[in-house]
Amino acid sequence: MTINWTEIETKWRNKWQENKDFETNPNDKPKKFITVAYPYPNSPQHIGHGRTYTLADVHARFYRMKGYNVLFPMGFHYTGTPVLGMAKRIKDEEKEILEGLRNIYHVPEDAIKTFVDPIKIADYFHEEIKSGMIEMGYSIDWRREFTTIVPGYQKFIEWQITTLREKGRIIQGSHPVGWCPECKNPVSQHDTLGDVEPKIDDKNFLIKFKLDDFVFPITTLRPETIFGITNLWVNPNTVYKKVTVDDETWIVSEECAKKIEFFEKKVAVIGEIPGSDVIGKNVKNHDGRDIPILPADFVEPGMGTGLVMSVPAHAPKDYQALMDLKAKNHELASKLEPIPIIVTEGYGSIPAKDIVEKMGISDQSDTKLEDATKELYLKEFTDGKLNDKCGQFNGEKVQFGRDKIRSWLQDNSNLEKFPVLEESVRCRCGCDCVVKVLNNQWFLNYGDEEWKKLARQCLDEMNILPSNIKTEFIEVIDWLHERACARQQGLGTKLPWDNDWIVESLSDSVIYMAYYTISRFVNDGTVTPENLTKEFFDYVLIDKGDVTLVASTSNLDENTIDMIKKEFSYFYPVDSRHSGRDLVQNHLSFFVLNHVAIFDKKLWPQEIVVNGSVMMDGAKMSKSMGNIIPLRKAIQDHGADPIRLAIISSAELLQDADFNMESVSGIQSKLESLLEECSRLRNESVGELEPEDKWILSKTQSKIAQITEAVEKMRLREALHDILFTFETDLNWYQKRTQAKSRDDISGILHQVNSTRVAMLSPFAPHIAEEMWEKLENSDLVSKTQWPEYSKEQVDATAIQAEELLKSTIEDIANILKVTKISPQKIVIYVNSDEFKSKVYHKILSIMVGGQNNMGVVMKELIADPETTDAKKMPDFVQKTIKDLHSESEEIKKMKLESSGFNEKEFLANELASIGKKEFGVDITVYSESDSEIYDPKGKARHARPFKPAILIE
RNA sequence: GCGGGAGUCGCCCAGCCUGGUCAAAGGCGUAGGGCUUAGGACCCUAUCUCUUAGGAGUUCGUGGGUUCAAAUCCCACCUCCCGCACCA
Repeated sequence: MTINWTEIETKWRNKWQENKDFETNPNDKPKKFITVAYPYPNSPQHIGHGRTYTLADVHARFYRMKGYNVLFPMGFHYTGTPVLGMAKRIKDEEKEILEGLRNIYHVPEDAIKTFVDPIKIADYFHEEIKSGMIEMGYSIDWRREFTTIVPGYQKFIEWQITTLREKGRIIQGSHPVGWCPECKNPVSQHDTLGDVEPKIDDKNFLIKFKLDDFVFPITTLRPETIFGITNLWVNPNTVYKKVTVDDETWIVSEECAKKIEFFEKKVAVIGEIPGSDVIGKNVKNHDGRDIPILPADFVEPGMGTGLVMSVPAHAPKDYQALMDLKAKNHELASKLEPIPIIVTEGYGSIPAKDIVEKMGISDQSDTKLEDATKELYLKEFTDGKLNDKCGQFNGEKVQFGRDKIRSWLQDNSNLEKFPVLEESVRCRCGCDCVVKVLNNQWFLNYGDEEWKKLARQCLDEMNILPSNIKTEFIEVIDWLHERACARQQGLGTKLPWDNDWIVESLSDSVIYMAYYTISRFVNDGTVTPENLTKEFFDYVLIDKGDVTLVASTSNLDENTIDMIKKEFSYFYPVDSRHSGRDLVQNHLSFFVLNHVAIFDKKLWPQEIVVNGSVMMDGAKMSKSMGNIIPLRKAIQDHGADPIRLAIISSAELLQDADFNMESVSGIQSKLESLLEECSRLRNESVGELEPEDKWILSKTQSKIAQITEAVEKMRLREALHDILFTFETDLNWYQKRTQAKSRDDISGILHQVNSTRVAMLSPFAPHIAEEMWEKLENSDLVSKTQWPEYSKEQVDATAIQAEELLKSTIEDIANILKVTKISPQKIVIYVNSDEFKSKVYHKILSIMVGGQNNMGVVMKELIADPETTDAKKMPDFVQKTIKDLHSESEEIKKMKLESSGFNEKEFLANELASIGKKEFGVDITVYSESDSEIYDPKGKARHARPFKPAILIE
């Protein structure tokens, strides 16, 4: 049967929509509030995006069937900068992006024309993504939809950020960013030529030396070397600038003067001074020592401040420059000697000298100096120790002492940050980027210990799936520090108290789930954005103030306000938050932090579910690889349900899923044959149950238990696998058994089993499950039936172990045939009938179910019991029995223990003949070991053990 | 550097949390058979080594340890992947 997926899926989607099945209002039932990170609409969604939503939808559908009132809403995150960049590039008619839109995303030309407006881009992909979600059958309550730039949402964000500020969670400070001096804007990866990320080295510092009223600042990565400084180097051929910086006057190169303009300082160039003019003068060190200024050609004005400090004992370049001057009998230089401050194994007292001599360097123009510098720096960093010249830092390892010296200098205001770009970056406009220090930046103070403590407490009490990612969350919380929560461009909400700033896009998406309980009323006109005052949110969300006051400030009547408050209280807290693994470090952690900052403990989130990403045929999906499959295209080609199942079955939760089309077609044919089977089965009445009937019904029960547990823990791959395939294994055996007995009365049983199966399939493949349900002639919709409930009463322990005995006996026969390669004429089975053996067997069983497996201990316990004390005469039997039982599951062992009255001979005599004839083509005779008319020419019968009959094949 | 994760029988990949059900699921590949005019698709069987009685041996990155028992727990090592922020 070939399925027309589109037809079937449309049919059922329409039905759900007509019934308003997924529109959720508060009622008497227990609720589940399940949310997923809303999408950023700057491209259509592909299969990878589909994963998180699909998993969450299965979760939602499952709980709905379990009897919960499930709220599963969706919004769209317009906030941020990427669409801005896109719009600009489209305006500039950049070929690459236009071709991408046309050829990969198939956006119509009419739409592309409007894309010079960033909001039009978001609107277009918003609709595109939403259509895809509907086509995937996601059970979303669309009445609550919003985008993050609608007035109501902005009111909510204003309240959120104000509340955080009131609670002291927001602080102000400065922060370096990559900056384009031409566009006067921060640059992110999207804004640079070649999409390089502007990386800022924030560990670069500047040390100040003083000469009268002038400051000679010098940048260095090795602040510890100030203890070994002998002189400064200045390029005699460079003209330096005199620059006022706040209340100091600095001498720096012209290039440096330009850089510091972008720092958070008042900067003005007030004059210049040739390098040659300062040579020979002395500057003051941090400890007041005189440091002479000497000339050096290697000093590059573009590097740092254009001034260099000289540490000849540890810097090969400095050493060589000093030697060169000494060779020319430079007067000042001749008085200077290197000051060693670091002791490193393998080097003498002046390491720079050693390495210069070792490498055969002759003067400062030698290119080998670069290598010498690198080698020595690394060696001293990893192995070096500071010596007694370093005062209080004597004996410290360089790698630890450096940070201490840095903060010591900073405390004494001899040190300032001098952030630089790690690699030079160019803006899309072609201009070279610089580092700009943004002053008065607003930060969320995630570094605060008190706050972290609350977050840890929340994590601790939360259910995190899969549980092993919890450690990662804890690490992230430990590591987080202040994070900028505002930026100067992009779509979003303005900071209420500082309109120059827009709330940054990760910070306006942390507690918005609360807004889903309000957006419904905004969307249907019950309230307007103007009604959403601070007092309103205070009262509804954090139970602050009273309704009369709120009514007066918000212009709403008290009933409406309390209705909304009730709705919020009913649905909050969030019961499950689904998201991709890439959001653990930011969104999900912020989600936790912001909730604990704003809400009472009883409203803290209950669960986080994290899933891995999706690979395409083993490779990462990317536009440049051209292996992106838009979700809607995939639905068109293969049907939504097969895509859903392929996504789920390709990997367990946290693993990266490898998606491929073969698995989709495999699933398609599986579903096709299941549908076909469902069309055939009739709900006929079931007569007297045969052993195999009891068995398959019992097995169905244990499947229910297994699958339910797996879904609850979001091990959906496992659950789906059980529903689709493991069930099949059991059904195959059942089929074999009933065929061997030529039965034609099994349709009712199969109908029962497959109805259970289809019900459990329904959250995974909702459309086709409805179709199957209909074909099975069951009433109502499968999505509205109860999830199958495990019932212990319906498990027949005897039936299960009987069937296991049958299987293992057949397996044994097959095994013997395989090894001996004989073609059987006659098969004889001898069943144990020795009561003492049975007694010992059960005793051993009970000992082993108690957890004991040791032969010695088992034997001791047997002997201790007067009933079984003779077991010591047959250690061989005991040992073999233990071994038999070892290879049985705990479940089976328990069942065997429960049903001790099972008659092996009777069962095998009745059941083995038919299936045995079918399998081996010969008649099988069953004897009891003690039968008087036994046929036992080879004396096999005495080898029979309980559940392990002896076998004779001729 | 800091942090997270992975290494399984030709390949992909499950099992590890909760030790015994593990020579280890499933898929691919390979071999044989069925079906077919043939091929494809599909179905069945086999697929670590040895074995003419249901058995034995050696395997889960490497080396140790704990235990009656280790793919699974602990320690060390080797190799590989990923994230490190103002960006959604």
